[in-house]
Amino acid sequence: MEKLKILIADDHKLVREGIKITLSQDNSLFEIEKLDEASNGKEAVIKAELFGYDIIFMDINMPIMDGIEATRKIKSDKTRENKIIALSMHSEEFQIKSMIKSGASGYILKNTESGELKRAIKTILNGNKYYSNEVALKLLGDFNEDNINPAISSSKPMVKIAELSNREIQVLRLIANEFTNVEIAEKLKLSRRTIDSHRYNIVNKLNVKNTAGLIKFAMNNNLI
Amino acid sequence: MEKLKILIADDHKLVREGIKITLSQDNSLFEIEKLDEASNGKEAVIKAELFGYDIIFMDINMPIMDGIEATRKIKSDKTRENKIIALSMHSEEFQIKSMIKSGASGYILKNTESGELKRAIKTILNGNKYYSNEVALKLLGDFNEDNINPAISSSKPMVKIAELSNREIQVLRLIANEFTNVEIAEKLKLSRRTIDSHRYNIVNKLNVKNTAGLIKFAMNNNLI
DNA sequence: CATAAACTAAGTATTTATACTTAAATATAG
DNA sequence: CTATATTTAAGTATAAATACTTAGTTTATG
Repeated sequence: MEKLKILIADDHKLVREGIKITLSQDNSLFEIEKLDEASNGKEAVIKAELFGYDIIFMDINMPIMDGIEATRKIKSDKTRENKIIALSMHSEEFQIKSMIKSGASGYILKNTESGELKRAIKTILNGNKYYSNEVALKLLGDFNEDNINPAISSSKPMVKIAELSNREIQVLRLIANEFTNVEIAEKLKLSRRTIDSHRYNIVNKLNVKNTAGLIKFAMNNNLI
Repeated sequence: MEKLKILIADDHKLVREGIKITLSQDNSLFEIEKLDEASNGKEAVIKAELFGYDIIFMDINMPIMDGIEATRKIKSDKTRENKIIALSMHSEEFQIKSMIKSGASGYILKNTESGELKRAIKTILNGNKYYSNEVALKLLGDFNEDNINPAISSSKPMVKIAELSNREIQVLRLIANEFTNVEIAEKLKLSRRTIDSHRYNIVNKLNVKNTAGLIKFAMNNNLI
């Protein structure tokens, strides 16, 4: 029987408690040697560096340092295993993608069945990836209205995940902070026209109509 | 020793588990006779009608029926006690206000200490209201930069909770749906200038700078 | 039924965003 | 080292939002 060291990183105590009770409910699949907690990304990074874990449950939205950055930091330490399972309330494409890019081995939703947590752990310890059903569906691409014609849609890539460049994300963040293009230009020491262009490109890439759509995307994908 | 019937309404199983374990950890303050769960507002309403509870923990953001509506429905049944404690991730003025208006006896945040859950129950069973610290601060009004001069600020009301009229909320929702003022005017069969006015008033009431701020408010307060 | 609050809408001016193109300078990856 | 993507930025127009005021009309509420 494997003995696991597990870290739960989530800023909500109730969620941590929920995971703890769920994990300890039956120990037929594995035994828990150590069960630590962190209430933000930074704490998780420090504990992972200090102790190392077999599995880290990582919430995405956390204060001080979010789960994406924390995951990147933890995975950059190649001397340790530290398998990371992302935990999220929602199944937003952008977040899923960011977490996987950062090195997460799994992505499960918080409304998961208790059995799923353990199945995820097992799967990942065996070197595989684990995604909640809904998450997997998102990864496989949405079949939306535009994809009715199979002749056309089949030639296009199925995965339609918004790809914003770093600069674009930076600009979007500033837009979400209620700055005008002029103000953003000043902040970044760029021409206002450059910000105009970025903004135009972002609107197109995200396929939204205006600022409202921009902010909704930013919030849904935790850019704010 | 009191024997309590408790209902936990939250769409996230892990949160429900967290509350359950927290409540059952020590039973020096009260005993739990019955502990039910609901995964959305509608389920909570039905169970409350059928069984009646001493305390209902009510999440605000839930599918099918949100916590605000569920609270209103449950409280409209005067034949039962059904004390409701709102549970929320965030301390947004608008949500707090809505829940209190709907009849909630308390409002606690999900990152609460385990002891707080029980203190809240005790306080409420004694006929009082219970608010998490952060929530209470919001209710007392923010002391922001504008309130530095006490001579001026003391003459103003302390409670600065955003008050939007029904029409304003309707317009805000349409703005959040990426409609322009012209389109909103058409939809509501009003003059574009009227929507201009509403929009201007909303921006002022919410004390935001522009559309970005509008959308952030709308999302934070679950208007979308 | 009076009074406040909400809703309506226009005036007037300015700023900001959107629409789309073109294109040069950098940077990145195979 | 070269093809590709990113970043920068301008031209040219138009549409939309913001800033504030004033004011008539409904609608609630005591």
